[in-house]
Amino acid sequence: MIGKKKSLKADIIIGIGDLSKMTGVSARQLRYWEEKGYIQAVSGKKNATRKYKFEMSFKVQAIKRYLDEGYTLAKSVEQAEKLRKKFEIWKKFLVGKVQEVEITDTQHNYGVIELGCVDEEQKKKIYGVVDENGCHFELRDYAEADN
DNA sequence: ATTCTAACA
DNA sequence: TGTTAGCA
Repeated sequence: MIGKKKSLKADIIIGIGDLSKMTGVSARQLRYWEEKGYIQAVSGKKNATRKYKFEMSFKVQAIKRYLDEGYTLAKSVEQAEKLRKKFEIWKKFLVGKVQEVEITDTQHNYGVIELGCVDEEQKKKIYGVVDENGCHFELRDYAEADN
């Protein structure tokens, strides 16, 4: 195990003041949320100044979003966690199944997403098409060397 | 200057 | 939850 660089994310560390400013959640709330176990600071020494991973700001923002929609704090945390899990599933699907994305219109961000074979025998692939009409699926024949 | 805990008009 | 006070 020499090169164990699983992630290329820089581990940015921020203080409670910065986290508060960038999320709009008060420091009082952040401390309370941590006390309740909803968020966590890195290496939680009991009496040191709190340090948070930058990624925590996304969770805080998500919780605040649901809070602003009228959910209770507990429910907001629940929803934020559910959102995170759904995103993980989306990520797995995208990384696992999307083979290529062809840009068809730079001006309007239209394109075609190659989602792979539906049937190996019939040489058909399914595509996700984004165009002026919105988006839809298409089943197309494909050549062995199409590029 | 900033963050900490604890407590409360 | 905000907002203090008194510390580090």
